[in-house]
Amino acid sequence: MRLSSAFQPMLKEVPAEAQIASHRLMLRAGLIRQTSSGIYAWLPAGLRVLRNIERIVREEQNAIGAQEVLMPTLQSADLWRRSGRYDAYGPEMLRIKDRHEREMLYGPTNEEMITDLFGQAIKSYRELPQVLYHIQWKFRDELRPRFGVMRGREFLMKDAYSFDVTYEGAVASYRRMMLAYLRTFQRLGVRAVPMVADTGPIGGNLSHEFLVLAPTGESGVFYDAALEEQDWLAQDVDIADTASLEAFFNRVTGSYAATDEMHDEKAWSEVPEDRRREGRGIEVGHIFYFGTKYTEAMGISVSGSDSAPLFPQMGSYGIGVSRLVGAIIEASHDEAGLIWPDEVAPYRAAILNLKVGDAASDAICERLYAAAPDAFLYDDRSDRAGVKFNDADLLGHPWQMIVGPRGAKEGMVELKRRATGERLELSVEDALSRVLGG
RNA sequence: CGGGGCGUGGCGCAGCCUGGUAGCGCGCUUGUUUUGGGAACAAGAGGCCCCCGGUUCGAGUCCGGGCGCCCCGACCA
Repeated sequence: MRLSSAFQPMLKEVPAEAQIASHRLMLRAGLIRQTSSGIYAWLPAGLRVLRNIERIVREEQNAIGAQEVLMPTLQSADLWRRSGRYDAYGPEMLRIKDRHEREMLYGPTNEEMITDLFGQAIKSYRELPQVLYHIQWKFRDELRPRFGVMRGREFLMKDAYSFDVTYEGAVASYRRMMLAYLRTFQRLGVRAVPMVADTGPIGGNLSHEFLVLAPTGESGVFYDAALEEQDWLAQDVDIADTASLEAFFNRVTGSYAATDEMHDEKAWSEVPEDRRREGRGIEVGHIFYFGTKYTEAMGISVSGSDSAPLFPQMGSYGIGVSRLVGAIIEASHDEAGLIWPDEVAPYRAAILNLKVGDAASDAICERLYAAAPDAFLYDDRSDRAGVKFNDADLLGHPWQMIVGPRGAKEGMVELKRRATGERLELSVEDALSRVLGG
C-alpha cells in the first residue's frame, strides 16, 4: 500500500478520552475509531491486525481437529429459555424485538445455539467427539465500557465447544485446547500464562484463564517463572494420545500460577523465591469444562453404545480476538508508538522514501515496493524525513526500509528493526530477503 | 448502578463566572524557500458553540429538560 493513498488517519495529539497506552496508540495510529460507547469501527490497518490474529487462531484450532462454523449474531429468546439463561442473564444481554414482536437478543455467547445445532445433527456416540468453533462478534452491554477495545461492548471472539461421550474424553478435549491456546498466544508474540480459574458449582480443576502480562492488566497475577520459559511450539505432544496429553497438562499445571482472586499464599510460599513472578495481566482466553450442564438442560442426547440416551460432556473455550489487539499493544509498545510482533503486524515493513523526487531514491523504493506490494507500506508522501521517521515509529511495523539520497547513490537501503532500534546498511536484494524471510 | 466531570472547525483547548462581531495551537488548501528525526514565511478554507424549550432588545455564555461521551467505584471475554 502506498501511504499517499491509504486510509490511514494519524493523530499527532491524543484524543482526550483515551486513558491507557493501547487505546491512545490505536486511535493515534488510525487502527480504530469509536462510533458509540464501547463500539468501534476498524480501519484498514486495525482490520489487518484483526485478520492476522484470526488467521493464527484458525490455524491452531484446525490443528487440533476443531471445525469452523459461523453462527449468527442475533439469536431467539426461545433458545435461551430452553437453557434457563434468558432470565438468569442480566442486563448485559442486549434484548431486541423484531417487527413481529418476537423477542431476540444479540448473542453474548453461543452455548445454547451450538448445543442446539449439535443436537439436530449428531445422534450417535459413534460420531463423537466433535469440536466446533466460530469467530464472531458478540455483544455484552457492559455497565462501563473502557480502555478502548480491551473492554468494549461489541467484541470479536473465537468461541469453541467440545462434545465428548465420557468425562475422560472431555478432559482430553480440554487439554488439546489448552495446547492450542498456548501455541496460539506464543505465535501472536505475547506471553499468555494459564492460571487456574474458579470453576463455580461445577468444581474440579478444569478451568483456566490465559493472561497476557502487562502493567495495565486488570488482575494481579502470581506465577512460577518456569511458565514463561517454555517453548510451546517446540513441544512434541501427540494430541491423539491420552498419556502424551496428560504429561503435557502436568507440565503446565505443575507450576504455580494464579490470579489474585484464586491466589494461595501457602502454595506460593513453596515456589522458590527466585522463580516467583508477580505482576498484572489481561485475560485474553478462558477454557472451561462444564459437563452436561447445557445438554441436560436443553434435552440434547445421543444414543450410547447400549442404545440408551447419553448426554454429551461439553467444554467451551474462548479467545478475545479484538481484545488481543489491545493486549498485544499493552505488552509491546514504547514512547514513540506501536511495536508489532512479526505475525500480527499490518505490514512487514514500512518503506521510507526520505526524498521523493530524488531519482535514485525513487528508483530504489519502487524496486522494494514492487517486490511485495501487499507486505509493505510505502511512505511516498512528499513530507520531510522527520515526519516519516515519526510516523513509521508510531505505526510500528517490524521493519523500516529507509531510503535517502545518501545511501541510494550506492544502491544501499538502511534497515531498521523497530523493536530494537538496530540498523543495518544492505543492498536492495539483501534488505528484501532479510525482511521477507525465507 | 452510586459518585464526579465534559460536550465550541478534523484533533487538543480558551471564551461561560460578569450576555454584546466565535478565538488560539496543531492539522488542511495554495505559493515560495527548505529537506536524514514532527521546517519557515505568506495567503486561504473550514463552525446548527450537542439538542429542545425558556428568560432577554440580544444567549456559546443565564434557567429548565433531554441526549451523548469520559473518569472513580462495584461487575466483567
